[in-house]
Amino acid sequence: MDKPLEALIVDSILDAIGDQRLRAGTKLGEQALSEIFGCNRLHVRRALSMLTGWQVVDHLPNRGAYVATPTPQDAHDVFQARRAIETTICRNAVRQATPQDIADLRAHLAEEDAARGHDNRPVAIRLSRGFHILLARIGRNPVLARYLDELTMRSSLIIGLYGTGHATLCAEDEHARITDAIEARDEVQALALLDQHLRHIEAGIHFDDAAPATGALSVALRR
Amino acid sequence: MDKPLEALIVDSILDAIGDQRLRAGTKLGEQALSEIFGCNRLHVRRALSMLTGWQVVDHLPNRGAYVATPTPQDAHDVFQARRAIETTICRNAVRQATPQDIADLRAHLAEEDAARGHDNRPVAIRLSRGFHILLARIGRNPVLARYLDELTMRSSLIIGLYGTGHATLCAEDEHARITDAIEARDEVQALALLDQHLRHIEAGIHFDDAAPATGALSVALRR
DNA sequence: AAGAATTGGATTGTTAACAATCCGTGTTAT
DNA sequence: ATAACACGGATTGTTAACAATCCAATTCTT
Repeated sequence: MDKPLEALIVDSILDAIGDQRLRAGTKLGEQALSEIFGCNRLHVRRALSMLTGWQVVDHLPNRGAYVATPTPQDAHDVFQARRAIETTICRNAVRQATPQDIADLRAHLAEEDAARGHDNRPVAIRLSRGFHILLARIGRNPVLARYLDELTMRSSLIIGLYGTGHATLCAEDEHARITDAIEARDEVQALALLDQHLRHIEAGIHFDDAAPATGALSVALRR
Repeated sequence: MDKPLEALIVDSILDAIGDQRLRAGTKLGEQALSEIFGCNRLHVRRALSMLTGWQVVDHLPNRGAYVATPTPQDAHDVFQARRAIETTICRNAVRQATPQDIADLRAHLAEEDAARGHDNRPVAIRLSRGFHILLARIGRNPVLARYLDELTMRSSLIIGLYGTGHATLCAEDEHARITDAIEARDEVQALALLDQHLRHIEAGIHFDDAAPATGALSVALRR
């Protein structure tokens, strides 16, 4: 149990980014993190290095690490990459989904529904992203799944920065209709709905108002 | 000029992998590398950490770093990911290629031709990979280009491991025909040729004979 | 002689102290 | 009063020594 120390830091920060608790631009001080996680500063340093590999942390020499601030160009590239990758993932899912996979998707949709019903926005955000991750797992291509992990993280940063109000969540009925198409093995329909869905998300961002970073690190990383 | 120290190590090893000078499974000892690059062991350590982020180095705790050895499953996933990503890259290229871009592609094809003419296999391997990288640059999506960098690296490892004889190089006329289609702005044709091309490469690997790692580290990293 | 334990050397992992850089504050000069 | 400058505290980067682990060769036992 001595290995996953820095992996825990990485996962914790990734979760916080994916859930939009950590916003673009917040400073990730080494000392602060080592106190939060009760560990050596070198472990923090390695974790931050891994996170820069994920493209979600920028490392400015002698000035520290900051949660990455995607540019409008980044946003466009990320969403185009998502369409490219999730299309293939979805095709895999249509062809390979087992009854258990479909059941998992239905259960996930129910959770999403419940979170919305309770107006639980933080959980709704997490589950909204989780649908795409679950789809990737069903697609059974770890390489693509890994890239999608990274791209959804960056999407969270983008939406947190440029997203406007109601557009910060995936429309749930779109998730449901994609699930229907997968269950019906309707590949063309599933791919079309997914592409449409991703374009809807992208349409919900506007580069005029970029909300600045704020908030305390320690509370953003509380679980 | 103090920054790119570990970046130099990373690039040097990546180049060696991309050129198939470094084969899957070779050990990357920290001391050996720090002597080769004349630097601190910690810099080597960080470089190796970045390379594991690229999925081209496996890090076994307390046992050191090794050039990754892709499994047959990895091979399938990597090539499927390449088809997904390069399709979008190629579509971008068809739509956005400038006359200068076309000229660059033609110049590259000429280089490839020359290398084959001189039976210069190492250079031919590098250029063969370079065509795909050049295409990605023309596609003007750095996110996808970054992923393709990684995937072509892993492809080099796969082909070095499982590739059979003549199949270890891209067929050059396929590169030329793809270039023709791009110049003619024939999107359908370009995408079809590229997909075909990638399937040809994948068809050239056979999992029966996996050549083991061998050779001295220092000579593989000579530039 | 074959296999299991052991020891030595080499390699990796960690720690703590030290050096360099940056940022904000306060001072001084124009 | 404003702007340039200088200082002090804080943060990041580096170094070197130390501890832990692993691997291979040797020795010991049956």
